[in-house]
Amino acid sequence: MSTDEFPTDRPAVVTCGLPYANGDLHIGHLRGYIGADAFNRSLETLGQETAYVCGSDMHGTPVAVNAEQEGVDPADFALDWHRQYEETFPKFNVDFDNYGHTHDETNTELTQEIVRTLDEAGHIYEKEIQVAYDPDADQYLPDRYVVGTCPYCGEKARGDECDEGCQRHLEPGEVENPESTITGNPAEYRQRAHKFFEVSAFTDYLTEFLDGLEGTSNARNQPRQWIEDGLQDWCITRDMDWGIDYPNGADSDGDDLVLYVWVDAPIEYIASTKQYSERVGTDEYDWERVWKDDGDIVHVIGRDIIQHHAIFWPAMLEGAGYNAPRGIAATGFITINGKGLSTSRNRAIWAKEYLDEGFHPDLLRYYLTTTGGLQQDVDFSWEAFQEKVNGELVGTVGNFWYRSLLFAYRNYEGTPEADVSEEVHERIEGAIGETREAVNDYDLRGVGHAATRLAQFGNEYIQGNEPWKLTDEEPERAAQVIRDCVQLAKAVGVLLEPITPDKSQLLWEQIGEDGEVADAHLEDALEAPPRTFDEPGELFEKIEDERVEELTRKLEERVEAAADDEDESDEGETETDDTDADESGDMTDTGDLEPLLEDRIGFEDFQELDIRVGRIESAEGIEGADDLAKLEVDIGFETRQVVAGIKQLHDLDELPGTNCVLLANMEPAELFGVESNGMILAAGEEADLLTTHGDAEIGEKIK
RNA sequence: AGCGGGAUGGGAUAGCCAGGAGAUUCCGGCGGGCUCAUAACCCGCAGACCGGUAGUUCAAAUCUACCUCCCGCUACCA
Repeated sequence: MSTDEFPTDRPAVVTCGLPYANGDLHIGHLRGYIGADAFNRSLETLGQETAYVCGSDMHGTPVAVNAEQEGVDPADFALDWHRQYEETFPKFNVDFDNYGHTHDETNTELTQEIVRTLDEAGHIYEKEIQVAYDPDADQYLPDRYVVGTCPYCGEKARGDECDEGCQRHLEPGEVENPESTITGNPAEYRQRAHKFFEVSAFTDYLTEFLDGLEGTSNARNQPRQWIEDGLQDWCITRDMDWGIDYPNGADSDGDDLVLYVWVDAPIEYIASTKQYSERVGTDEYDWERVWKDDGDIVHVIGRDIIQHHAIFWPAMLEGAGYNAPRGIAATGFITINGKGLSTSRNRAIWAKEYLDEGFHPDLLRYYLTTTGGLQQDVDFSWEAFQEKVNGELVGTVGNFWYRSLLFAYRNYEGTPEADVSEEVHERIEGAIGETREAVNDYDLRGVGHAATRLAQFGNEYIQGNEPWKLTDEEPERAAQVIRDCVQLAKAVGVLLEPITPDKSQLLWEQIGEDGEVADAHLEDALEAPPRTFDEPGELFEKIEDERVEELTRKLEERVEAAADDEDESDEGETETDDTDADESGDMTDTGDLEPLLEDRIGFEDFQELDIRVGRIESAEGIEGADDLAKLEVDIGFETRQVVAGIKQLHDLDELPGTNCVLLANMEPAELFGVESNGMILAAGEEADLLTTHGDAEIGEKIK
């Protein structure tokens, strides 16, 4: 890793996060792939030797589970998606030098080799852990093969994360009351030896690594917290068939342990590079130099997988003797009309949908790369899309291209014979400099802006010089001005190519250039265009208002339809989740109330709640906690210590002596290191404390 | 609560990392020009005490400290 500026004299590789092979691509995915593609093209334009590689992520339990539900082989299931992705990317001008998948031979071999190396270097050890096991199906239950209760919040949780409750990541063996998703039977926990990668041993290395890391600041800063909290070693094996086998050798107890999906997934970056290298020859591009020696490695990822790329991955690379990434650009998320993108609610713009609407890919590329920086969350709405396209691409860039070339064609049948003026030459050089700087700052928006502003200058220039008035009186002067404009048009084309490759190519052809604008370098923006060219056409088309209204309406209807399908979606937030509950209610009062639960329970269920009258004996705040208070509550038989979230809402000094209502047979829990043995009942956000108003005795049961 | 990311003219955004004449670009508003061009393009005007407070400095949107509010992740919503 080195930090001299792009272009360097070393080969580079750009990657983007692997698409997971179990669903349709949407605009959120595209942002990453287009961003990485535009960055890679930018590097090429700078003259950097580089490759852009990626592949489909095929393994893991979600694929296995979904495949099983459909009754197909996981490999076939994943391959279907893989092929679909492979077909989709070119349609957005996302031009991978190689696109593989994690289940192919290259990745399998390389993954096993790397794991073996880590093992031999002593970075992997074996540890016995509790793993859920289904006795009927006679198999272990990794990750999403098991559901149960979250040990932290008590909500229903999946084996690998508490998806409905506290969102916590769960390590194997943590879920309580495990149930098998295969048979629905209760699962049992069994002791089981698994492999662990000692991430913790790389703490110092990673700290230093992050200091030198380029890219977006979130990729550099967020991991520091995890390091400070202390890195946990990482369980890298799973009990299942679908995946890459743990390489035998070190220890073979004949088990079918498979590597955790997050081990082989990033290795696909290397494997895919290797495939590219093997295809074009190592003279052309040497993957080993890139990955093992001194190449410049840049990862473009979503900000949700920073941990894997800034902690686990560099630790693996270092441990296995590979080169460290130079930069990690972690992109923000996409929101739709200001709200979070949600595939289940169908609030998304799908890749296929965008294309079916007949929009040119370059428009979306331009929107996604120049609206906000790489790191920022970007909102998408059809209105904003229209504004950007009509204002910048049609009005500024397209119009300048067309008016310049058309004028040149009509009066000179091409580029007039004159030299480019000093002023224009310098202006183009300035834009080239801005572009180079933007690329080195991982600033795609800056790349786009340098080009757009040059087109803007072009419009000012042609307007200010009014060549249409000069053709008769001062023909030489007119030729001079148009010569400048054609040069500017060409320069804008070259500079904008990373973002609008197809449109730039068309421009390139319109001015009579041969070959590919993609092969042009920044300096070519100053090279004279061919003497003659044909009549130009308009390269960007306006999006009409009616079109936008229609698209917006379609989107809204879709979201509503999805909301109706899902009988109930839990979190309401500020949304108008108007299913049926609030039809009657006016916004004044019922608006904020939680909806009534539909499910009724029997008297027996109620009787299981042992609710008692208690009297608060003492109350004190818990150190470091904002809301929690430690209470001693007398419930007749005994005095209970209870933790309650009421510290800020009550004057603690006044609580002692107050009667309260306590759920006595609540499971004990530890909160903030303090044991809580019961639950005080209170209403709402304000924690309005429930109490008695008659002469109920302490300890009396409430029924 | 911790950690990240934000708070800049009506809306959306840049600048801050490498502090220096009261600040970018786009949309919108108002007025004008032009007609080569996709009713496009060009020019001008109105409009911001750069979230708050206190510091550092000759000088701060830009650095420091504290605070408020928003977003995300993580969490103590027992």
